[in-house]
Amino acid sequence: MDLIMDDRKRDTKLPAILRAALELFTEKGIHATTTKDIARRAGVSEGALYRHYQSKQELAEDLYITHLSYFTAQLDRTVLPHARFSARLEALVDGCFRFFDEDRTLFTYLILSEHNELGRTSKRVRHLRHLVRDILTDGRASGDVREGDLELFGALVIGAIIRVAIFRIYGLLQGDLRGRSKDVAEACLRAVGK
Amino acid sequence: MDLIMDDRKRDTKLPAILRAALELFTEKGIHATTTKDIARRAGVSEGALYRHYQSKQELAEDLYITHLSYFTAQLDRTVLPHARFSARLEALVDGCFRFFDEDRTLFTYLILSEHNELGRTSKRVRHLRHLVRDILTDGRASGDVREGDLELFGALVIGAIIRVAIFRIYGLLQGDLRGRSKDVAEACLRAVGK
Amino acid sequence: MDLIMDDRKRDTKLPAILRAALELFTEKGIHATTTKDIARRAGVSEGALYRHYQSKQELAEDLYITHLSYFTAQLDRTVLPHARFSARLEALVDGCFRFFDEDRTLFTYLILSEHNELGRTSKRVRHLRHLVRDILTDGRASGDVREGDLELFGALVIGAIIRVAIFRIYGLLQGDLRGRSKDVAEACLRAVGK
Amino acid sequence: MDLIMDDRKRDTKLPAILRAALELFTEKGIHATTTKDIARRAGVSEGALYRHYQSKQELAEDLYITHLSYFTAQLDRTVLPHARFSARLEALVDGCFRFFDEDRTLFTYLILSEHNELGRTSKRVRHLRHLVRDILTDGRASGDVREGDLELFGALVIGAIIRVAIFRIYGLLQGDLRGRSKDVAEACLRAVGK
DNA sequence: TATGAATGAGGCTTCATTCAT
DNA sequence: GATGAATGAAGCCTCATTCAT
Repeated sequence: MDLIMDDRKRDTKLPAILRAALELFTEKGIHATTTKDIARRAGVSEGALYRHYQSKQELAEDLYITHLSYFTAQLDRTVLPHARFSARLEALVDGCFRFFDEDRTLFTYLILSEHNELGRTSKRVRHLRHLVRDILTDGRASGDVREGDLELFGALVIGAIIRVAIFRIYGLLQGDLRGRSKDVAEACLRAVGK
Repeated sequence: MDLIMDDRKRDTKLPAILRAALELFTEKGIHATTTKDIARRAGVSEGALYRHYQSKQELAEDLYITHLSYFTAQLDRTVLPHARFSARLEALVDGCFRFFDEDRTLFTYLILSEHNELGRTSKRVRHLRHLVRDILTDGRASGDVREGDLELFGALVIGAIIRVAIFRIYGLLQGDLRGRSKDVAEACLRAVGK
Repeated sequence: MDLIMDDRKRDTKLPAILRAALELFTEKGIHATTTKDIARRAGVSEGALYRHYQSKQELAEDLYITHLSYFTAQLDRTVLPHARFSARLEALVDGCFRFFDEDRTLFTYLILSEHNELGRTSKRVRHLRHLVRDILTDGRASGDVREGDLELFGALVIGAIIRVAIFRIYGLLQGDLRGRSKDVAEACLRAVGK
Repeated sequence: MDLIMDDRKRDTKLPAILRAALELFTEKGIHATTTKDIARRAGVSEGALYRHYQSKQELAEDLYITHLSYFTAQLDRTVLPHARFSARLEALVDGCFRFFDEDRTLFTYLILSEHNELGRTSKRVRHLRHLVRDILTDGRASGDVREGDLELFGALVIGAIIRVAIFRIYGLLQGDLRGRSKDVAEACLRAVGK
């Protein structure tokens, strides 16, 4: 997947910088990634980073906020049109897994990393978690979700998605994740559905 | 929970160092924690760290390996004596949640942190994941686990445990986790059981 | 003498760093010289050293290898064209003493310091010792060197040159050394010649 | 050769400390040798060093002054009784070389190291150089030394002795040096004698 | 005497950031 | 926009020395 870049993309080395930064932040964490690392991988001078961002931190946060917003918006559009709870659940899992298959690095940065390293700002973006909560709330209203703490159910669903992705990264699972969407969605349905 | 210390603990500032390091590594990550941070919180000089460990990295790895080994051994002893699959599942979840309630920081360091920052060595320790795999394998043999990829089921179970703990840390869930052991274990049973 | 610098010298603080390092290494030894010492004398920040060299050790080795190579090459060109043994001996001594008079610090670093502190690499450079051996071997062939162990004779010749320079540094001898070239060369000739 | 220790030697670990320190100072230089190095090689705790010396520096200086005094006194007693210049020269060279053969490490520490690292105090001890000067002055008086700067001649003689020893250490010469005393003394005689 | 944990200063090196070109 | 040398702060680690035992 191409990283988002509004229109200032032209001529610039920004794309290379963004991709390099994303990869490194994902591989080693933000703190452990140096500006020199980024510059080298992007094939740019160190100074060049500061043409686009005021600091490494800003780069990391912008990368997070911009793409997470984009991803969740897209996921909302994919999932919410479905009427039935089970269909939504499957669309959710499938949306995540397809994204993972397409750009594992970006998915890891946005969803798998816990990001204690990112500032407060980054916590104000709509997250996977919010969509799941919406789905479950609707599901409860429609009688598709069994009795029990909805927040806990949310943890189970998100835990399933995330841990499956992590297992894929560790090589404990193989192949594209999208092939597993149905299985995972079904397991979630068993866990929280009536 | 007291951090483990063989017998060399006497009169030494090692316990203070270990606890300070654990807290900081958990709060900010290994890389973002400075030796000065550790020293200050432990109330010792920076040099004191190096009487006990050769490097910050070694301290982090030793902390991980020693305590994870201890935890998994204890968990094995708690879980495996149970004969039935469902009982094992509940003992597993309960063991994790009790540990979380008792020493959230240590649980976070050992289980919740993904630890890309730890060296290869640290990957050779028996982990939660291995116990879960054993339980599922036995459960399949005894006919208690339904058809489907066992590794995937493992991801679901571990995902549930871990994500519930993370939700607790984020404040999305409240109170002691041990009160939720039954619910979580039941959800897992629904997801993977017959 | 200007320290050698290929062409990257421009606008850089490298020359100042090299001269400061050379002086300090010579005065106090490599180990006893701190990077802060070098930076202060060169009028730069400590970090600046690391733009040009990866470590203090590398700086010391590069300084040694580059300039020793240059000096011995020059000495070869000065000495070897002479046909007669006695003329070569005098050219050798004179070449060394002129170098000493011109840049005592550099001569001291290259020739007088024993440099247990330099790594193996630095031992692979052609040294004064090799030129002396060549001169003596030719002298033996031409019948100008008397019977006796050539290697031992080499030690005598080099010992004379080096110890005279050291006496000059200690103030036991005064004035330019070049005025003593003839006397020293003659003494060497008496010692090893027929 | 046993290191000197007055009478406080008894029971103590001082001998081990002195030998370890001497070896290390000679191998790596005083500055590069750490108190931990010394303690480890001596098989002693670090604190133990301070039972005998107030500082590392004092240990290094004491080692130097005590043994150099002892050595030069002994050399005086060996050399000066000889009446003739040539005999004195040979006794000098032979005394040095025998010492070298017996305890190369100590000889290196006392005579071969330039010791920029030792304080002023250490420069007040009678040194090889002074004995050589005495021999040459007498030789001039007795008409055995030819015309020329006596200090320069001193440099040549000392240069010969020292450089031969250094060549032996570097492996450029082999075997015991005492077998070379006559050759070296003769070369010196040729260089400075009538 | 001896031990070895602890200290405080300082050493080498790295880093995010700036700035002259 | 881009470069890369330079900076100042900080990071990790080592060292000589002290001190309680």
